[in-house]
Amino acid sequence: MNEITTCEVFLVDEDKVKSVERTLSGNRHIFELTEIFKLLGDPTRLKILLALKEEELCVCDLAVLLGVSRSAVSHQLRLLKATRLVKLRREGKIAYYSLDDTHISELIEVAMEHMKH
Amino acid sequence: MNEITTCEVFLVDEDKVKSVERTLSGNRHIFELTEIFKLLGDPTRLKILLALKEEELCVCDLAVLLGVSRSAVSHQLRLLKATRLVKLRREGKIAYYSLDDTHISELIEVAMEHMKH
DNA sequence: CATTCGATTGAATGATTGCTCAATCGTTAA
DNA sequence: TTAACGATTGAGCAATCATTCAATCGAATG
Repeated sequence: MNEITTCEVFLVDEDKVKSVERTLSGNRHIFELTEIFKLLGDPTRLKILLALKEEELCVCDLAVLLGVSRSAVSHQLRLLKATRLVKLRREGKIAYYSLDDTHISELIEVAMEHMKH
Repeated sequence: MNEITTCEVFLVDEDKVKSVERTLSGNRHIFELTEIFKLLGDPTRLKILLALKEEELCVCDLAVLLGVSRSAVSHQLRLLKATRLVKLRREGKIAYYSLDDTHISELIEVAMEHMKH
């Protein structure tokens, strides 16, 4: 039977909790997943990713496009590069950025589609 | 021709920027999307959603499950409820929470699947 | 009615975050 | 070698955030 006791120490429904606990602990990807979602959860970064989904662009173009400073863009690109969402191609002084992760592109697309309803 | 001039005022590649600008501005959902991603971008909230994906649970069970205080869970549930990701069913003193958005569930699943590679 | 208990709420706090500013790096051109 | 310029970096700052603590609410129970 499921004990209905004090919440401080025991559980309201032990069976349900045990069951969910198993599936939760089986998921070693939770933390990585939140890191990805966190990156997508900022307008500047999401716009950068959406832009790079269309075209390979340099820092300067991205800055103009988003209406923020080049420094701000560079800082965010550093984060995106660190998690391999974005890659870099240097041509002289100019650094051209592009998407380095097709999954992210699809993920954004799925989310976009879902959010329309 | 695409003018290559000073980045301060002009653009490196005007055509590309104009093109991307159109697709970006056509996307009125960017801000809403970042709000969703922001919610998914926290371990506590993501675990709550994953747990509720399995079972309807009360605040107390969730708190035990995640190893955080009931207050912390309640605060996060308030955010999730405000954006209609989660819904509430009251039974006496106990508040049972469950997912209120099938899209989110699918989205997390897609992300999970993708992140495994 | 008073007590109990799960849930909620608001204030406070410490941590994180996104940006700006200024300095610097690295490459190209004079 | 210098100057110019796109990009990067680190410090600093204001804003946001997640959590805790304490107080309170509301339903059930004695």
